[in-house]
Amino acid sequence: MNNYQNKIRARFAPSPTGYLHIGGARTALFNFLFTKKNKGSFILRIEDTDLERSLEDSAEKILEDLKWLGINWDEGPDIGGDFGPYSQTQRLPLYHKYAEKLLKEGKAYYCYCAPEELEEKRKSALERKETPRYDGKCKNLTQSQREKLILDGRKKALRFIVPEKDIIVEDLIKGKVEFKKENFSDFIILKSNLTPSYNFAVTIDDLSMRINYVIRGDEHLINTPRQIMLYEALGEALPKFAHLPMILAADHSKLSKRHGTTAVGEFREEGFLPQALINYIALLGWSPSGNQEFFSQEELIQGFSLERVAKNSAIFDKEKLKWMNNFYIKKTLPEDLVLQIVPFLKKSELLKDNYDKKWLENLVFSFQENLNTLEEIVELSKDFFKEKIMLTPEALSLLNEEKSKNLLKVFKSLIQKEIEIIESNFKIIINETQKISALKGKELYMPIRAALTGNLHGLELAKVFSLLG
RNA sequence: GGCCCCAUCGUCUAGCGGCUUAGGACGCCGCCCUCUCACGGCGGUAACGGGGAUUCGAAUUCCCCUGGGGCUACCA
Repeated sequence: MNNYQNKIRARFAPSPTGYLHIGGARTALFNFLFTKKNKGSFILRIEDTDLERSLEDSAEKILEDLKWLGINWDEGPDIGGDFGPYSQTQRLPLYHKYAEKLLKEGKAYYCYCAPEELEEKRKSALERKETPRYDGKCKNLTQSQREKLILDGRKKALRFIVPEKDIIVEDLIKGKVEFKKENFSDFIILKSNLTPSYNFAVTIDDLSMRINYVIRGDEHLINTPRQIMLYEALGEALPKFAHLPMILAADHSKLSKRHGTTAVGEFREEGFLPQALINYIALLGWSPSGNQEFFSQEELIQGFSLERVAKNSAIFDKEKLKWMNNFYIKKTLPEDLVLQIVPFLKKSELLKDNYDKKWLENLVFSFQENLNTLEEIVELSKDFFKEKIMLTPEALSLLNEEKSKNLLKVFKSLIQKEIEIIESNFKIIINETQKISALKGKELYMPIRAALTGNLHGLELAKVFSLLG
């Protein structure tokens, strides 16, 4: 086995209840960057204990999205590792082993309370404006009481006995966070269906996988004291904790489906490049020491540190993402870009299977700097796929002017002579047209543009010319 | 309700007691380039939530208020 003791080990542990969203991706990224920066191991673990909520192919999709983003792991469910298995449903015996240990040492007890009964108590506590706490009803049951409950058909769950002391979380990002003992009551570690509760499973997994840095979302800070209690009860050393600020929607609420695109897969479908997405989310909560905006993965790894992670939550701004995406699209080699764009054009049914490769390259190249997303090629270029053009009212009125008609006559006669319709020849023709018609600037170009595209706006005319062929 | 976290331009953020007339980026606006739209270049707009305290000096430290967020399960 490796010398894991002195190596940093951090993990990303998504639950397969949906697709990878932007917040999860950022958590994964920071774990990844942190481990790579420190020559440690990045571990991927699937938290699928809640069978009811786990979705069939969700875990696979998450893995796929992470790979697409270029976030690779050293150990995980698909590639294995020294501390497997890497999904919780396969680790059940392990949880039972530790649960038994706690039970034997008198640090846990069976609880026979019915869920409805507990729910009732919680409600009434809330009504009395008190913090709901388990009352310890089953803590000191006698043997005969226990037997009776079992005979009644009551199911049992295992509760952990919370120690009577305050817990201080030393968070690498938030600093010292103190929790008073009054806030805790004996909590379930093994559910009546014999699966572990979240806090228990996480703790057992993290300690058995020798995770020494737990970097996760802010929403877990509140869980941390319970996990610390478990570590201590089991006599295990604590990992370091770092809680990342959350990513919120523009209305300051938790990012969710109703806020539009939030899943990594959706961004991919809209034509965002993984480099852009990575670069953008890296800057959500983390900031470099200088003014640099664009980072390669290697630069992110080199520059990353938890000290430079912000405490406050960030709001997701798609406009800035688009700007960044545009930058990466412009940086992409044209021939590579064509490959990436073909699926978008095919999906929109503009592009048939037997397309002219040269022409398509020309098209993509012409629009490259205009694209914020790959998908935008569809809207921008659709007219070039059509036989007929639609005239906008402005274009129509311009074409009806006497000047325009004369100009176009000249232009038309010239292009009929010209053999090759390529960009460089456009200049020759336009110069010639200019000489004959004695028009220049707007008066020269606009009527031609209107006649060629039916619109007064668009691509550089020389490019339009070559694309129309 | 209780507990916890957070607070600099609309947004992402720099700032870790004097270097700050608060810096950069997106957005927005203007100018230049230009046949138009973009791209690009240049410039502009815009912020330390409020109140105390500490200090010679506070965006930076402390307290209170306010605001936002999270958690409050036999969900993860």
